[in-house]
Amino acid sequence: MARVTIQQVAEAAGVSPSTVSNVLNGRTNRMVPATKERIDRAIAELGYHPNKAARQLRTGRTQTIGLIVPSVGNPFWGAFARELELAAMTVGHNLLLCNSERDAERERRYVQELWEDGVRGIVLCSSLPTLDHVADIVARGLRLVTFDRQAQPGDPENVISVSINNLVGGHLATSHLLELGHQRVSFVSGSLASVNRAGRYRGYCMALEQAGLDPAEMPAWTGADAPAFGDVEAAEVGRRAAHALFEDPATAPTGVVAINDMTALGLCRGLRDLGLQVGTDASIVGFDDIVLAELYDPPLTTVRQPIARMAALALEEMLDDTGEDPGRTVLLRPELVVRGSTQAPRVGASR
Amino acid sequence: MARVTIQQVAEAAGVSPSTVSNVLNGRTNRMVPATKERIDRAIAELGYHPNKAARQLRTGRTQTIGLIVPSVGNPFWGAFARELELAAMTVGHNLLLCNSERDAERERRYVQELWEDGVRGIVLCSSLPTLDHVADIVARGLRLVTFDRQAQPGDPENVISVSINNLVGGHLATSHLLELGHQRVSFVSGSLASVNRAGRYRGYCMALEQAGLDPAEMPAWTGADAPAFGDVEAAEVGRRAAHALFEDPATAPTGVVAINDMTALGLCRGLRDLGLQVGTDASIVGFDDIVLAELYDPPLTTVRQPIARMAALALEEMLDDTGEDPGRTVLLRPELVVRGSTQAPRVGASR
DNA sequence: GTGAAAGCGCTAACAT
DNA sequence: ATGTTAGCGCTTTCAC
Repeated sequence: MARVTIQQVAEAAGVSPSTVSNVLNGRTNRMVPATKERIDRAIAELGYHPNKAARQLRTGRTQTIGLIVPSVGNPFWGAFARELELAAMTVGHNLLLCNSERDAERERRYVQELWEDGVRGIVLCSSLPTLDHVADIVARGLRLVTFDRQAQPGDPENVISVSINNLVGGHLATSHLLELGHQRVSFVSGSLASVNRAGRYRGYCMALEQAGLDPAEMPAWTGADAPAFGDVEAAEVGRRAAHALFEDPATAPTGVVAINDMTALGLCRGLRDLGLQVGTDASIVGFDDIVLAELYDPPLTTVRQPIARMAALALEEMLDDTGEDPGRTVLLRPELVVRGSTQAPRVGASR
Repeated sequence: MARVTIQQVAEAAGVSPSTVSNVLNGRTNRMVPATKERIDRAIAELGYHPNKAARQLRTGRTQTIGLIVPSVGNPFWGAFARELELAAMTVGHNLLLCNSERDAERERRYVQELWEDGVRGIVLCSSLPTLDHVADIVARGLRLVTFDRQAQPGDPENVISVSINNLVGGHLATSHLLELGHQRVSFVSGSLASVNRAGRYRGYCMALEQAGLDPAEMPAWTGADAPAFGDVEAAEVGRRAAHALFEDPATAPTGVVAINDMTALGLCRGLRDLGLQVGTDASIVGFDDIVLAELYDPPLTTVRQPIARMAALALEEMLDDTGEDPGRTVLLRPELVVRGSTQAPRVGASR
């Protein structure tokens, strides 16, 4: 129980604490090898481990980074959290996990608290359209990387963003359906009031326009009337959308672009409730490529986010101390993964 | 950027740091109200927040707890992490997240590191049969709660366990199949070398025996020859099992108990690869009741773990300072959720 | 009812 | 090449 201190190590090795400290911090260049060896031995024998609180108090630095996600219960965020923690571990950093539950006030409180804890930086997976709620903390020096939220006008200047190119992603998903021959499509999302969602939707509209179709005639289903859904409940959004859109065969689309895989899976489930077959009766495209997309029956066509790469990148950008390109945004290119949930529409199904 | 200290607050309020500290720590009983008010105002005006590192160095206490899961990428662990973080937040605690990837050495390193960081305690979701690798740290005073791992002979005395009753769960799943009329069943898992898995398997065997069946004739499929799978890849275990078990219709079971939902979903996928229909051609029972179980097609019959309750309990037990019942185990009762993936076997399908 | 003083364990000038 | 020293910001006896 009694923790061994640097002082005890110093005594055991017959040196001063500062020399031990030098060893601990790699300042070992002009040190007599025998001394270093004695110290190393003492450290090992006593089972000494530096006290991080003391170190942090003294240096003002930590090896801890904060991660704020909407909800780790969502497989996409779970996978991201895992990759980020893995990457952080390899460079000796810890991860403090926070679930914002898509609540601005919680998000703000977490950012504040992590900042007070002295974290090295924060990876914020925010769904919010502005960063006003954390701007003052960023101004005070917080190192912030936003994930899946391209930098916006009005954002603090030195916030780094790592994201997929949602515009391209939305376009990819939509033109895939159009190329299969779908003429009546829809875009299903919860609220569109988040940067990434808006981006995907713009990609959808752009693809329609390029095909000579009018987005106004195939608007997004945002479940505006529905209560606000949590993240894990994204699937419920999809299920409701399925009922709303497909109840009337006369107006039902033949293909749907879903805002993410959970929603897509909910859509599939809703279609099944209605006795419709995914793939043959209606095509569904997801977004993210979570593990379950491939497992589903039928396997889900989706826009893949290279999650491991993005996590590594987010960390790298956060830890980058060159001071170059403050406020930069890195957008990765998404990739369409075609599986069984999308097929050509039935003959006669499109008008 | 320049942090405001207790000293500055004291000066602003015209008192000494110790008095401010007293206010901070609620020792305000015999204090003149006017003083407290002046201090409160100073704190608010300066935007003061205590430095946690300094506080921790002084007191030796933290508000941080460690969580070690096999992988938050797995929806079950993601959901658990979320619930634990939510519960922790409500009592003012933070969560440090670690992924062991089911690796004993990593697990040990994490426990060690969290201990050195001075965490309040650790919730360990370990798959390992013994706790030998962390016993010395527990002996030095670490407050450890193991989750989903009932206390075992040889465990350190003061380790608290919170878990589902896996024996009952495995029995529940199996007798459900038997009651439907299945006579040829199987148990699909990765390695059984973990406490929870062994428990579920014993429940399976017990149910068989009670039905007059011989477990030796319907052994577990553990994919012993397969490479070790990570947690997210649990589905792959299921898929392989499907191919191995169902390739030959003459020996194929009519019902399968899967070690968890991810594996069950993989099984479903594998059956589909073989052109078999889940539910009608073969019944599958999962374990956990992750969100996707209900979304799947067909929806998965499964043994539900009351995750939110268990997370709250794990935290409560960890924070409990009455010193009563050291080394206690709390086992919650699982609940069978019957859905479409289990049906009576086809007539003639069972022999 | 409030303040003075000591020190938690560590690091980094600076001195030798 | 190593040691001395002075805190980092906070809490907590112990005086007054």
